[in-house]
Amino acid sequence: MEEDNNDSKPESLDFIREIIANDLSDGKHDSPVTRFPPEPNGYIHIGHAKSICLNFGLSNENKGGVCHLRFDDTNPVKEDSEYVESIKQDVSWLGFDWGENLFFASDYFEKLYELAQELIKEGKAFVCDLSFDEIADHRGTPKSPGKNSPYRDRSPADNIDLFERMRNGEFEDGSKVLRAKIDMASPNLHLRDPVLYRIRKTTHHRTGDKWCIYPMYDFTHCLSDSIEGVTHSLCTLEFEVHRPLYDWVLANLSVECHPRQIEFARLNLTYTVLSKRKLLVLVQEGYVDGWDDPRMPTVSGLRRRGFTPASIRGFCHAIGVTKFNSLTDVALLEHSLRQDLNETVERRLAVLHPIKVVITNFQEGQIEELEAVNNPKNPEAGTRTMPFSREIYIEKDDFMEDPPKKFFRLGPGREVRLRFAYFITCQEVIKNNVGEIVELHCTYDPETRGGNAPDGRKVKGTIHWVSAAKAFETKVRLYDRLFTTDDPNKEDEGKTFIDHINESSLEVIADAKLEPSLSEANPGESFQFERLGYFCADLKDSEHGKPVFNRTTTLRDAWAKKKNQA
RNA sequence: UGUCCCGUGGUGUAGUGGUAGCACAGCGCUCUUUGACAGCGUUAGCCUAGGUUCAAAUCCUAGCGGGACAACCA
Repeated sequence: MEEDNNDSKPESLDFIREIIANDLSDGKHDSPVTRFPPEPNGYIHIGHAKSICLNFGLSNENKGGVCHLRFDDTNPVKEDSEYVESIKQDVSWLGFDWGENLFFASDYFEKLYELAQELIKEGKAFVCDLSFDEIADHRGTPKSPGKNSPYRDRSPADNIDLFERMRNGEFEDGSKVLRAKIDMASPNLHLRDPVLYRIRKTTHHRTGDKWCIYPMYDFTHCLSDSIEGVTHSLCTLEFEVHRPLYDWVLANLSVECHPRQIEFARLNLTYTVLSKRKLLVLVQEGYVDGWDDPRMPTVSGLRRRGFTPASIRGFCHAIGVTKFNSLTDVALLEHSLRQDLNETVERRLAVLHPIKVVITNFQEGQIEELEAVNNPKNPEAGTRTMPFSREIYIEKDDFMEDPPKKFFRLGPGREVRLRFAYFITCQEVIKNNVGEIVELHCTYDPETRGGNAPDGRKVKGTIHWVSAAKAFETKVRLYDRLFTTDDPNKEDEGKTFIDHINESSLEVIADAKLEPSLSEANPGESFQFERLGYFCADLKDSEHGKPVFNRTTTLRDAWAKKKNQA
């Protein structure tokens, strides 16, 4: 009988962790070496975060494990060091540390060149003069075999010479490539004499003009993994068909380390797109204000929106790792966010859509300081004071002239509690000459200071408020999902993702009324505006003493649901 | 008319021949100085058909469905 019977059962491992655990217990490896291998050609997004959490998570949770950050920078026409900096920032913001293990595939170019020569000498690679179109033509189709290149049988000596002259810049872009000699009849297209090197007379962001030939992904990636001693090379499902080539390259070269490639499903999220191409369209065509627009699923966008690293890590843990295509409900991400913010963030009061309330029996010009709790989840967060005055703002939605029975807020003759303040009763509704409500006249009960009635009477509703005299006015942006459909990638009836863009994904409130302490918020600082949602002082547009707030997400709202049901 | 991968509640997942579990979402209730949080309850699932077995989500076969693959991209 085990004595640990009150232990909760061990958390089950996903299939990748299971493979690694087995490799460790079998003694195949002492500790795992993984890598996150972005191409520096764009900003990383929540889908990359899944991969980052997997790869770095694996190194963190195994003794002696390491995870490399390696840039797959083999295509100079698309890449830029601007992207390497942003990716480094994002990975470390997410909470991961690559230590000394920062690498670039471009650092291996010389070694890769030597290995290519080795392949040529073995008669396993050749220089091909076919044009781009001819190569495509010779490749065949998934259902029919390809044809051999007429240059396939060049001698190793000729190939060595030609390859060197390619390197020396003697040939024009596109005039020659180096190809592996495998099998033009293979059912796997990637094995039909794949291109290994192409000529690109383009300046590389790191190697400058030193090279004019650049290795392809399939040649570079496996060898970079091997050079770095990676044990498990984790990638997304679309690379599954590349695995035979990954293994072929390593098996046909004199390298001692042969990592195991394992594929998992990439993340898909409802109400957004996660392809670099589509994200780029959103940015370039001005649908958003840049890669870090708070509506973007990029790590920089999420950061500006107010997501926390912990919430993203928690989400990545919750979704798991599998091999089947899925579409994860963004509600899961939001849940992870609220869970984190609810525990950690201080509360404040803010009125977004104000209506003025005059407390007729409160002395004119008087300001009273009331104490408010900063975080009911965390007593150590302490309290603050809020100024209370004769004129205050409350939320438009918190008043109804003709309220239904289930409406707990303010209405003519009704009494509610002002959060941390007093009970007030609505005595009079003031309208302008077109019949719009402009002001409410209420009376307060001085006995209820702090929010409790000595006579024990209860009120059903508590609403938030801000002193009109002392309000801090600033810009608040309310963000909503970027697309109106849960799967904007689905191209039904000739529609593209652009046709599903949510026209009202951004509402700007120019002068919201916030409690005064909020004027001191630091950029990046998050708060819960009670009863409204979580808000974050914008990293870019905030000025000292005048932060601009972004709504990160709303609170769950049972009343809104009830209202919609009716 | 190819090859490969994959099918568990609405969604994301667990299960490794022996009671289908968790989370999110939904619904209902309780609590509440946030209609939040929290707590409780509840709806709902093994793609189909055969086979092996005392016993199948799990093993086998076939079908059906989804996905990937024909950049000198990664």
